[in-house]
Amino acid sequence: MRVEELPVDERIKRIILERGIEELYPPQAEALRSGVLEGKNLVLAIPTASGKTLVSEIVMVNKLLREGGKAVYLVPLKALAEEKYREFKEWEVLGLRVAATTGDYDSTDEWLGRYDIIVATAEKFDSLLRHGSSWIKDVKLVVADEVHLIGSYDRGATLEMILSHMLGRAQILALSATVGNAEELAEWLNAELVVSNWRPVQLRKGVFAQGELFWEDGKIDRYPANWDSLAIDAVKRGKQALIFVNTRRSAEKEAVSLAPKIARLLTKPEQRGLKELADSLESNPTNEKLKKALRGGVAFHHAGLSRTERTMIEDAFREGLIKVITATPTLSAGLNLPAFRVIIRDTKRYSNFGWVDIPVLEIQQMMGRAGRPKYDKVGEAIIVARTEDPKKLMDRYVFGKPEKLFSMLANESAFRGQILALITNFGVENFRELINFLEKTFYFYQRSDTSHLEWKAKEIVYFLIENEFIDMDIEDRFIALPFGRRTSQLYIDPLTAKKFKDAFPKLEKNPNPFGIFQLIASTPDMGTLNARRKEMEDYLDLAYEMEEKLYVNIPYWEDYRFQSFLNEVKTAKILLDWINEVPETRIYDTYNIDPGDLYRILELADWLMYSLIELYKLFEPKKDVLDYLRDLHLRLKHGVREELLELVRLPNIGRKRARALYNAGFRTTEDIMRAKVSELLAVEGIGLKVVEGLFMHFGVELPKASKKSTEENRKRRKGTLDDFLK
DNA sequence: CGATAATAGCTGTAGACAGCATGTC
DNA sequence: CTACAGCTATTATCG
Repeated sequence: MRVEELPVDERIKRIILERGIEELYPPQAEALRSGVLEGKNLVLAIPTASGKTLVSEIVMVNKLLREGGKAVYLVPLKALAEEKYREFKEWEVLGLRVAATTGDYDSTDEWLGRYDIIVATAEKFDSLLRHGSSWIKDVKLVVADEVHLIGSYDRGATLEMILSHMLGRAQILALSATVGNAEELAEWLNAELVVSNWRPVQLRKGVFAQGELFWEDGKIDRYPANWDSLAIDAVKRGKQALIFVNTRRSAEKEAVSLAPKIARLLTKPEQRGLKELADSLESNPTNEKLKKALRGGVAFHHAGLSRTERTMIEDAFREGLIKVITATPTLSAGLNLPAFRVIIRDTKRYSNFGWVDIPVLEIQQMMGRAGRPKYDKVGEAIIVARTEDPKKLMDRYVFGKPEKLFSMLANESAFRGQILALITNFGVENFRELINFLEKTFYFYQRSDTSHLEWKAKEIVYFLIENEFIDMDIEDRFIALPFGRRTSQLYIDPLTAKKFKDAFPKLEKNPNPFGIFQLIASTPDMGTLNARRKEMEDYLDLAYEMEEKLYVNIPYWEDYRFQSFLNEVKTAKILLDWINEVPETRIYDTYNIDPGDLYRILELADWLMYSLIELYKLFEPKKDVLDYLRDLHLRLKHGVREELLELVRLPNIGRKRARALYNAGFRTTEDIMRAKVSELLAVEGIGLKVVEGLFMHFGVELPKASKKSTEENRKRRKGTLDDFLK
């Protein structure tokens, strides 16, 4: 189908033509002919990079231009929200306004009412629904990206509930990877179904075993026995490779060992560029390995890296500077980062049940990464058989069908929060109504026997009543209690809220960081770290040493909670180090964690600390305890000792600057107000901009001369992400 | 007997969403 | 529960 022929607003066609697109891909055309443009629901199950985004853009913009209202675009990752936001921003020339919202920024819900296209993570949208923002009724279309995540154990229930809420209230466009039961999904959503395997870049799949590369069409290529020759070969041909492995350690090892072999193939300018990249990295144990790999044009990519490093690697790979990335599943879903050749080294993964085969769905998503639309005619995806039988791998992953999607609504921890929200935020008045709502879900659609779910729902309702989240009157009507309502809005697991509530009496008597951090670490919302065998004794000693600071009893070693208790102690100790200003590099060394891990637990602890304070406010809080908790929260946020609390409250003053000011003799707000500009500028990390901010904060004008140079400073720095991060 | 090499045994394992109110180095 | 890399403790080997 030609773009000209599209039955949509002329302005849309013009913009698409300006992008240089004149002809739609076959699945795109099929999708747009299915009735979505007339308002029908649609499930679109096609491979990544075959143009799902363009379809959703056309549907969204066309609908908004014709009918007004709002479109919500749901994504599974915060990074993806950013990416989509940037893509959709282009449509603002038509007068539409685009916003992105995740837990990271801009949560003031009413503010979102001014926008037409809203990109959000599923959880964020769920939270917005719970807050009952007035603009929700204007949502005319929901696009759910990567809707197969409905089958994910820990996050599937949320997505399923959102769709159940919106079903019938808004048009639904569900974008999915190829799954075993797309028909079922479409039937549930009362939607048309378009399934296709068409790709803009042809995909060639194969299995590699001991030097022989068996292609799906029966052809065989010969290589050196070691599988890494596949990556080297790709680079020799001027292409890039993406290697998937199943542990962080493997990712790092393979990157470092490939680096010298790839280095020989680099041009001089490339070597210079890579060296520059490596030199720009901050120094820490993980980055040292990364630098080594980078100098050979290779990088590893996993969740232990901090945001900065990850984006740097992604960008440099897209530019072609980095030739090979070795990655854990961080890269398998989500960001669009294709490569000519995808090599899958591992098809097994460690889980709670030991070693399990990675689902076909996931392997096929990894394979789908092969082939760069602008550069390659064909992409190659190769699975490495190291110990496994190559024929088995071929049957399972190359010719096999992906798994069916199963509802994960019955997963207890997710279900608990969802039921609470139905009662406290969505006006469900009694058990009958609760079941009525659940009948709209995929779970009910999929299973003939729903007695298990009903029984589970009943159990959860009892739990909620018993712990005073909700109550029930004599006519068996639910009553939402403030504790329940707040828990639901804070978006924490009711079990977390219960743990907090139970601890308040002890906490009030003996507020202290260690006890509070252990409490936070013990909640199901806090992903803890693992205490290693060798460390166990140390943490147990620490726990006994600090016994009177804890709000729980130390379990005996036979207790099933023993290991998790030590994990909590380890997490608490790290948080304690953080607020005592232990340098980050020492934290990485001491606890054997990566920068990304530290960032993650700090982020979680910050959120839970806030929630703890909010809940405490509901139970006749003591003023001094509340103040104590707020100070501790601030210390956690900034990673500072008590003595820096005052400074850290000032604008643009964080951990490092506060410490520098304090050590330079500026210990209070008053010290700074009295200081001369030049004295402040002499402090490390304090520039004109910061000083200006401080003076503005105090309501004092900066002398003219310095103001001018501040203006110049600003000019030099403009052209960043601008209003997006405002 | 002591130093060094080979081997048996043990350990640990991916990822990432949510609140709120504004400004990290 | 079907793995496997990297490390440590233990045993074998050699002079």
